[in-house]
Amino acid sequence: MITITDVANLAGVSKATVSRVLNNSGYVNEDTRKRVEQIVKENHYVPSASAIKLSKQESTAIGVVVPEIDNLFYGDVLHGITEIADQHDLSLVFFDTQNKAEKEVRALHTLSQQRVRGLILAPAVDYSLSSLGRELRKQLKALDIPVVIVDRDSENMHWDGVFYESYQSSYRAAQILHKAGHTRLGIITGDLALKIGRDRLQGFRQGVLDNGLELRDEDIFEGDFLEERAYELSKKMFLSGDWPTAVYTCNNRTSLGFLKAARECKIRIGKDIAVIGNDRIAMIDQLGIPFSCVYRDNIEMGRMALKMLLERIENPTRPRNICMIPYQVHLCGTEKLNP
Amino acid sequence: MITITDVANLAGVSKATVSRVLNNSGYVNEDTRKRVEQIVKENHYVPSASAIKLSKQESTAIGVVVPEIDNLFYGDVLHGITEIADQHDLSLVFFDTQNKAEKEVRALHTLSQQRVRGLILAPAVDYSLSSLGRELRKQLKALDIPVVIVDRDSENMHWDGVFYESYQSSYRAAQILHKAGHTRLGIITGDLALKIGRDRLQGFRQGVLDNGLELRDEDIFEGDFLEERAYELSKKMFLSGDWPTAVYTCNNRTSLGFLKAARECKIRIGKDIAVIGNDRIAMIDQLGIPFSCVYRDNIEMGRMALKMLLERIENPTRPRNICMIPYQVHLCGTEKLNP
DNA sequence: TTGAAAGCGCTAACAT
DNA sequence: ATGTTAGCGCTTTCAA
Repeated sequence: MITITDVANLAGVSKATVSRVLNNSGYVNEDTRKRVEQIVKENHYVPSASAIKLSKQESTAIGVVVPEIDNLFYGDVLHGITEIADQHDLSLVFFDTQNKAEKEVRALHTLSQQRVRGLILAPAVDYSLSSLGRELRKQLKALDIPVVIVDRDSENMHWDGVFYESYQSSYRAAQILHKAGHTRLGIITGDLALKIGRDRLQGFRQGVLDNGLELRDEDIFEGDFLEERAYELSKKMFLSGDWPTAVYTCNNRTSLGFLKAARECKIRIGKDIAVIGNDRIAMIDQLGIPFSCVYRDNIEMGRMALKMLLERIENPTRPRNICMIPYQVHLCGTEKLNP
Repeated sequence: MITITDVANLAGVSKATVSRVLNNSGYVNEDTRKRVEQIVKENHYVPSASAIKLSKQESTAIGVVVPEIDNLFYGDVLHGITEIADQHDLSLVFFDTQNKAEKEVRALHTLSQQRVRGLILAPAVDYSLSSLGRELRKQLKALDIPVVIVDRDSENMHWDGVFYESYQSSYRAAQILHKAGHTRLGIITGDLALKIGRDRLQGFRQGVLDNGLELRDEDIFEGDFLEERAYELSKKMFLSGDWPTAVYTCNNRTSLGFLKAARECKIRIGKDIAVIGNDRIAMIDQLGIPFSCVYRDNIEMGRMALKMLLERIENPTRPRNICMIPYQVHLCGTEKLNP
């Protein structure tokens, strides 16, 4: 691998001069510049990022940690992040924690070795509930770099963040169902060990109440944001023979589990039961399933996150900054919400 | 940021000793070790990856370049890669080229600066067709690091690769349709500027022929692997009033476009027309759409890719290694393939 | 306009 | 068992 010294020797100048050419800094004679550039090109010389980082004491990499990249939501977010990273010539060091706190610990540790400029993190666990969560919070604090939390908030966080209006959107979902004439509503919740899960339940519950309805205990199914459990719960619900006329599913995987169970039980969506979800489902429109939802722009979330991180890097002392991505509503024909 | 020198001073030993403790190398007195470890812990000291890389002249990072991370397929692949990376304590430097060759150029350049240990690459363009493709091939060769190509092959590639049995699976798709009693088959192709696109068309065509059928020119719709175009083509097909009894869609996005058009034209899948796709679609099972397909295990593809890369790094001179991920068949009731 | 030299944080050979 | 030293590839004063 060719180094700056090699280039300097080949060009018959000093390393310092080559460095000046490379960085467009300081004075350098036009002829010398040409010569050096020539050598660089001919030999495919590319400076080492490590050496630069070590010497300049600053990095050009950003850490990105997500809980499950094989969820389209995070794919979208990563897309958004990539767009902005590209504009600013930043490289991304990527981690997938697979929803495991221990993996998040390792990821943070590795990132700390890498001396990344900043970090975008979608936590695997709630930072205020489990002891491991609290450990993680400490570790993150110790990292002492700019951080933006995305998607999953916890209580008492002091980092910047980009979140979804979970409470509001869920509230809205209840309202929509009420407007469509439903009186008995149900919910398959997300993981209540995550703030985002609790918010959605609470928002929905409040929405139900504020519309003069009641949310019965037996119509609250406690899920975990995963398809498998949502499927089981839905199946149980259908088999019980007694269910709400409309349910609210708290995320895309939950919606999938619900739809699968409905299909297996020969329950017709939009006829026998109505459903409104949180998050769109990729192909729902193509298939004409009467699936309404409140959702967000995931790619935009990614863009926002990195922009916010860059602002924080720019100005480390500014007050905490939170961005709530507004929800949008996708109604698949109001009539369809009436069983 | 605390450095090894600080730790050494605090512990009252030399940098070398600290280094020995850190790396478990050479002799070091038990007491000294304890003391150093204590200081390290207390001060949250984490060695700089850059400095280590520079000094050891070896990197622990792998580059990953995909064309569109907001396609679940690549999300899955990345998941697989992550699994293995984790086992080997490798970190990933990630790039999304958004299917643009120019972005791929930049990605390769950045990776070259990073001195990554190896590279897993799903190319945005065919490396043997366009001039930019040929440029990229040169650039990749100049990188001179272990490379594994995933998903998209080109002619005359000499790097290791993990691919899908595109030809075979498409051949099989034709066979399945024939067995189900169809006599007039159609195809919405992928991007024929990509080898993978051509392979699928050719495999299907051969399958059609070998089963004693004919693939009419007007039943070949030239798509580009994207939903939009597939939608337009399908719509055109349906509006023409004259179409095959069964079509083969070459990837997941194409399937989506097709299904959307079918729905809009009130065409009943499995009744008015049968469809067999390449790639599964995430929620197709949940919804009970009679959508058969040939598909692959994407996560396994990711795992394989990184394993292969590690083997190549281990043994740089071994002959070129290609792994073809076998296809699997998902039949959604044979009867459903009969319109 | 250019070069010499020190230094970034760490490792590894060589002394002791 | 531990310290000294040189060097990894680059940047950046400071001189010339």
